[in-house]
Amino acid sequence: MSSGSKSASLAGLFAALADTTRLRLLNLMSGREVCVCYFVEILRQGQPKVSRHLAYLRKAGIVEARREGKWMHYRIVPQADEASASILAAVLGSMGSDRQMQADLAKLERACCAPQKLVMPEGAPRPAPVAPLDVR
Amino acid sequence: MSSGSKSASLAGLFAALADTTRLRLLNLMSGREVCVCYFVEILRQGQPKVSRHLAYLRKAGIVEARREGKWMHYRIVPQADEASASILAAVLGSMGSDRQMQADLAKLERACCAPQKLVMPEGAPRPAPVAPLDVR
DNA sequence: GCCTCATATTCGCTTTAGCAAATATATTAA
DNA sequence: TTAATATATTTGCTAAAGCGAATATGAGGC
Repeated sequence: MSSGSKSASLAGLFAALADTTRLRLLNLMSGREVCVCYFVEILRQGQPKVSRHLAYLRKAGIVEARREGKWMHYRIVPQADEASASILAAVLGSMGSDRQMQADLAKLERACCAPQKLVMPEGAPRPAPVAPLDVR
Repeated sequence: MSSGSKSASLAGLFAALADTTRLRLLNLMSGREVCVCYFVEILRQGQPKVSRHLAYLRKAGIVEARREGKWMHYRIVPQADEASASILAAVLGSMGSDRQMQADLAKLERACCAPQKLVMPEGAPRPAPVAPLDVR
């Protein structure tokens, strides 16, 4: 598919991954669907900034969003292209050994299991698991 | 080693990979050491442009150069960091299914085995194999 | 209807990447 | 030393990315 050379789309994928904020967002979405409000709270970055980076990832076809009332949930899109899929899997796997990424995930766990420790809007929807990506 | 968070270095790696010209260069260097003159001839891009992209890859720690007389040979550096290594291996593996990448490699083969088909400076050194990167 | 909350987008700005053209450096040959 | 060749770097430009601040949109509640 896409006769538009594959190398160009690979380069586009890498451009989308070439930002620490976006890598942190993807790490948090690894294996689960997450509400925007958690991103803002965990990354401690301004909401417009988080939203801009999510829009970037969405335009690159790496994540997709689902609205639930006032809340937006983001999740990683299973990649149809085999090259993209294997690279994305390698990235998500590699991030597990990064201290900051681990800390982010720990905060997300705390938000799920003891929400009073993080300042969350009341009634914020909990992150929910989605199908894990293939690791080929 | 670089206490500067690992996620930052991962983002740097992706920035280096986010360009079609650089991906083509890396594809040609996959498993072998290649002289700059081949890059220029095969990519059909200006020499300063090729040189700039090689310098970018070198600064990012992805390739290294070796001088042999007038000629410069570039090769991919085995990555010490496990995350970088697995991602780079995934990238090199994925590129095999791209038509343009295949065509580039075919041109390199021709340059090795029937140099008169490509206009090469006389005496240009042939690409030589280097240890392949781990595919984990 | 209006108000509020969660999220998205726009605006003005600064920084960076990419390009072609020109120029510089390094090595070998003469 | 001078010339020629292979490669690298600088210059001047344009386009794109990133940011904070401000503003807009969309959903629910009153």
